[in-house]
Amino acid sequence: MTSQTTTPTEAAAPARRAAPDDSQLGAWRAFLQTHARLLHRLDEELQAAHGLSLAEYDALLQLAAAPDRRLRMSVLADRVLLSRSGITRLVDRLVADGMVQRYPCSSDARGSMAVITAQGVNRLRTASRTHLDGVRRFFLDVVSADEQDVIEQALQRVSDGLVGRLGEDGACPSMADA
Amino acid sequence: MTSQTTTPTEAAAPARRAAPDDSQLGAWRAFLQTHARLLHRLDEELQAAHGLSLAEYDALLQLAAAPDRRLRMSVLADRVLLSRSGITRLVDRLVADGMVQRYPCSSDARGSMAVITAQGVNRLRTASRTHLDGVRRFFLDVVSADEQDVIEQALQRVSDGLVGRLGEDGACPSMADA
DNA sequence: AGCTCATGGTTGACAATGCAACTAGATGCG
DNA sequence: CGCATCTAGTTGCATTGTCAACCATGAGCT
Repeated sequence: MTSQTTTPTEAAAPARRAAPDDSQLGAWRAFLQTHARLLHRLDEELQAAHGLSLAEYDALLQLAAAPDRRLRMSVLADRVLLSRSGITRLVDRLVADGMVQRYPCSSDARGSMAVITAQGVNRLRTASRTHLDGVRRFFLDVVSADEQDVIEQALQRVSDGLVGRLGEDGACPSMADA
Repeated sequence: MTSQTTTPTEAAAPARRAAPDDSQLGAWRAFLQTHARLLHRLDEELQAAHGLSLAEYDALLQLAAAPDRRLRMSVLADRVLLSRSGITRLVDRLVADGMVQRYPCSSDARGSMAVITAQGVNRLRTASRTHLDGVRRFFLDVVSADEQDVIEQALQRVSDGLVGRLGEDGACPSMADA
């Protein structure tokens, strides 16, 4: 198990070291499986209780947390990890449900701002009880504070490593934020 | 470490304790974000290099690992965390690509067995180099062995907690495995 | 100004997936 | 045996998301 801290020899060359052994994939498997199951469950609960998908919830959350309760479409897309077209459609749905309004952007006539409505805020608040309760029950209550620290650190490192290496894809423009 | 195996007080009543504070969600956020980014990346690489989605890869893997290199559709669905219709379609694609064959099940005329072909095994083997390499580079190399241990334990506990509580949903039948 | 090119957002075509309805075979009961 | 019911798998339809093509607008250059 603890053996590969070595990481020797090949820095740049993708000269494959031995493929990870089955026994080394425990954490990886747990990661995948847990995510799938947990997200499925949370989505289900949220959907059942409030007719909101996790993506929609997340979008509302981002908007509510943003200064002025509004965000540029592209920034929102960025935050909820959705493509531009994806966010267009998601916002379409939210608008149709009266939870968001779309404004032309004053400073850049190409852009749109998505603004969460009062109704959207309410809906979000109610939904958040369900959602956060789920997160607590299934995740926070089950993972000790120490474990959470480790998880946060380690996974954050993984995540950072990914955005750093934006090279061959360009799919995740992390550009402007304000 | 695990202080809260208790799960006390509210058996039925969702008597919410305080909603998790923003600062308590660090690990949770990292978990979500990292999963999204990493899976996106791995899928992308696998797709680019071998024209396989992660779901397809996973299915091939499950089949290859199964006794006789074959599985009942429903069992396969279970393992790759897909619905029955989802697995039907995924197998359809694999069959169309010659990586899997479908047989009627001898013991139960209703059933089908999905069997991975030699070609499928080859494809899987090649793809696995790319995939495992990605897992190694982005995850295993970045997360220390100790961290991996913690992650595996903690997340596995979360996952177990979920399947245990199959109550109100029934969406994740964890039934037969062998 | 006028051109060219990059950028923000939307739209069309399409892929993947789930749910519900359906079909065919199993299972249990009278 | 014959019927009711359950189960395995597939199919129709709706949903959600992507990519690529497409405006419209901003930005830089001449």
